[in-house]
Amino acid sequence: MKKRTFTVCPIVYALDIWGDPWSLVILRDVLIHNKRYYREFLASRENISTNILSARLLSLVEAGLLVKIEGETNRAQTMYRPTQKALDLLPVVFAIMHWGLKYNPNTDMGIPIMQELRTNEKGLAQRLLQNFDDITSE
Amino acid sequence: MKKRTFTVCPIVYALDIWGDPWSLVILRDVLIHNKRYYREFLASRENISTNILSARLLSLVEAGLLVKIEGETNRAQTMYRPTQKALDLLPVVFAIMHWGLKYNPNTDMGIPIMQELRTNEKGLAQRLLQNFDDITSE
DNA sequence: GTCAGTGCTTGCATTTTGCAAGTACAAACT
DNA sequence: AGTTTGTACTTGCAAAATGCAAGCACTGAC
Repeated sequence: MKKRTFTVCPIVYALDIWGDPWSLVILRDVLIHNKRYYREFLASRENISTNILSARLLSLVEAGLLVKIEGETNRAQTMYRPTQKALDLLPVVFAIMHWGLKYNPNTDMGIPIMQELRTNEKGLAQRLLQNFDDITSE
Repeated sequence: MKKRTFTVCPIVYALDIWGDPWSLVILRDVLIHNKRYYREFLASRENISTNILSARLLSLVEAGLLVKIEGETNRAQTMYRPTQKALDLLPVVFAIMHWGLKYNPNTDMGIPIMQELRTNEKGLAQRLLQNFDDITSE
């Protein structure tokens, strides 16, 4: 889909920003697993390749979902952190997880968050958002 | 992303099924706007091209989200209807719409459902699901 | 019998993805 | 001091997906 800067549909707007097959994986890692470094995203089970990772990180920064925080001397300190716009995707991520939990027979219920999503979604959301107190307070 | 038949992550499972830029547009039309005919999907504002539409419809049928109901004599009677698996995506679609509503300044609030999504989401869901009583009752 | 409408398929240029390799730089080791 | 290791990328290229235009087979209407 070629990007439309103007769409009257909220769904198409959303898809234009993170509707490719990789952006949500990165956002999952940021929001749920509190990842922040390039090397951490690379280490995910999904084996994203380096060129796609850097392209997606750039487009998410441009879309205002992530902020790139560069280290003073060392590139290894560069971090990617979510904006409020990304934090507001948490309900979307949760809804998708509920659906996937219902229909994916291979879901690893050993992943920490899975049980809690079902039993205590609100508490889970609160705890995850605490990782970003600096963002939400500003 | 090449399809993984085995993924332990519910989000990746979901993305493998409808994580391309078009499937959710079709599902939006089915679930929200109660569309069912090829010509109706083609008529959407997003101008999906015919080859992509038929490819997506096929993959959604294969994934068990849609059912293709062919007419007896006339192809123009062919319908695509959602399964329960697709109906269960309604919360995902709603969550995405909430997010898009918040951040897309060009959202057309004249689209019937938009107001109601904010003021009476539960009632809206119930009403939309009534379009599929035949599916949910079986 | 022609014609418009419908549900597709086909061809082909353009774009995106996937994989492997390479580069530049900082810190750690020898 | 010099080499190795780790990290954050970029580059090159083949393969796949998308976008657009055209064509095709069939049906019902005029």
